[in-house]
Amino acid sequence: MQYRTHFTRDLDAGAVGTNVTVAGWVARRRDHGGIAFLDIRDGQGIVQVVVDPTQLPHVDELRMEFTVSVEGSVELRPEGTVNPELATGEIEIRAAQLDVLSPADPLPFMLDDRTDIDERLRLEYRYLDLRRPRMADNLRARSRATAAIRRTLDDLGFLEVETPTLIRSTPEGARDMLVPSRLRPGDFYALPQSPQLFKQLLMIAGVERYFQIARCYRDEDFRSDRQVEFTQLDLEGSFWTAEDVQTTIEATLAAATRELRGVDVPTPLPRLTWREAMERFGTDKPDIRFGMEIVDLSEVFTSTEFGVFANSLQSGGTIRGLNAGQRHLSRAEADGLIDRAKELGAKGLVWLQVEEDGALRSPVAKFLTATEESSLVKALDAKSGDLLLIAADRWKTALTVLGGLRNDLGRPQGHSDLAYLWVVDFPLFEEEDGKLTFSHHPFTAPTSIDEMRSSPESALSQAYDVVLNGIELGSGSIRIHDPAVQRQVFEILGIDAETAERRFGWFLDALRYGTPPHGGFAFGIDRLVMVLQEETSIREVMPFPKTQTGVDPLTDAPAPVEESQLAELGIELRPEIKKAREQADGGAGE
RNA sequence: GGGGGCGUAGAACAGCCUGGAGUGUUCGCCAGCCUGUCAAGCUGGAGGUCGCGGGUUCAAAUCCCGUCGUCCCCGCCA
Repeated sequence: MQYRTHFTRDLDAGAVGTNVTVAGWVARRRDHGGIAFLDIRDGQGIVQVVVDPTQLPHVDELRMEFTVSVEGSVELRPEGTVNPELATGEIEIRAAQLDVLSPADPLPFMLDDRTDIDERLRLEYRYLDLRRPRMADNLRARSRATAAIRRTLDDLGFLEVETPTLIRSTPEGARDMLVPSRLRPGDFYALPQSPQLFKQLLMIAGVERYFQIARCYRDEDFRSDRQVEFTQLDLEGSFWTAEDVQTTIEATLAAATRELRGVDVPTPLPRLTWREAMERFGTDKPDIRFGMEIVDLSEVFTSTEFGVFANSLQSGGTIRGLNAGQRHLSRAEADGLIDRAKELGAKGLVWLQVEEDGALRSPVAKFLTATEESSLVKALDAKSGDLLLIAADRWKTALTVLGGLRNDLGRPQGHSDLAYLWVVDFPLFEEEDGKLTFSHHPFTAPTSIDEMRSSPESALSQAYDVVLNGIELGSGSIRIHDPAVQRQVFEILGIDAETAERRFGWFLDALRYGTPPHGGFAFGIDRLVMVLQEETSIREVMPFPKTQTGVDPLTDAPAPVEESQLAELGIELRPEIKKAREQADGGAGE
């Protein structure tokens, strides 16, 4: 016998009169006694099968998600019974033979998209969850997106190269996932946070144009857009300027967008400098689908009597505001906004409601002069019914707080519109507890080496991020190809020569053998597909994601290993861990 | 590490504020009926450790404390 001659999606009016065999799952059974209908779902779609129970009595044994193979003739549906919702809705298969290939237990949850099932349960039965139309569509979309990206890069002459995933740990940046070595007990590999240094080595190796759809690992806490393991499009080119990198990335983003959305992304994408992004949107990953831009109000309040504002200005801070638009704030909502502002790092938040007569209602209204009020209204272009928010603080804090509130209040739901942009001219270093750390990664080239030497705090880097609808897709840069400059960066970062030699000596050596100027980029495939598929979590576009605590409910990983496995690796659990685990086991009462 | 939401039948929920018998809705499951449905329909039925532990009370799904799980956020994520 033959399980299948056709996929369901290939059946239409043109197939009427032919004999076909389809195979798939019973999505629905509608049994009318004298006639029964089956919706048969395969990897591509659904087709209706009509069964005469007098000829095929075992149709009443069928339940949801049985796998079956059905042979029969394709017929046009009788007039008035066409289903326009279904791609194959014009036709149906009149069953001549019906084979049950495999039965199915009653399902833990329904496989339609009509209710939100608890995510833990979905993950425990992910193999069923992935049968749901939306998830199956997400899987296919992801595959099509990566295929489009591969085609684009292949056409541009890129080489797809795999780099190792058991590598040396570099204790910078995110926490490394570690893998103990059996052959050298006490030593550890790390899983890569990105193929960064290997792709730079490939440039030194003369590969010139490299890409990889690379699995990366960062052992930090989970979010709706963050998993410990995730996938990036990673690429690098030699003899490249920033423009070359950006053009290539734009081509891959446009290809994926066209594939999944059927729309052309206008390129080149808009570019904002980091400073402008911060000043106008209060974040380095602005969502420019809406306005509500931040305004500098320092001028308005230069001689204010209001203590909070005056203090902020005196201590070198700033006063920024935004017009949150037509919005009536209840007492509870006002408290909520203030709490949120504090969560974002503010000491407080000033709100003002523009009343119908133009007067300002606010807890601080009594501290403001008429001149200040009118300047404020003018600066924020405030109209009757508008809600105004003001933060007075250090530059970065004030902007970050307003940027966060702007997103909370104005951000469009979903991702029906797409707004890509570049953020460029990032600072090379940022200050943290009075110490300089790299704001990108330590292999990023400064815009000017002289500037880096003379005033590192304000030096710019040749790094750039690409942002989509306020989500950071990824970042790249022109790299340092001069070992002397690379050493100098380490020095500015407070990594002494000896430490740099120990950690990165092998890389500094490599730079000495004719390194081409080079640069590259990496962006998150999961995040891109999430947005293009209008999902709000990357878990929806990952086949087997983990929960927020890093657990896979399907396989119950992570899990303990045998004592003998640990012994082979020269590893012993710390006594307090061992004790806690034994107590937990005892408490389970097994 | 911190803040918040949620946890009630196989699934999704309501009930909790204001304590009084495991009460209810939709889907699924089981049995029967049914010849044009497509979330088929009709009739009947089964199914519950109200996450877990403790406390308050004559009485707890409901109030309090703790704990576990999960989701969202802050920190963290070069």
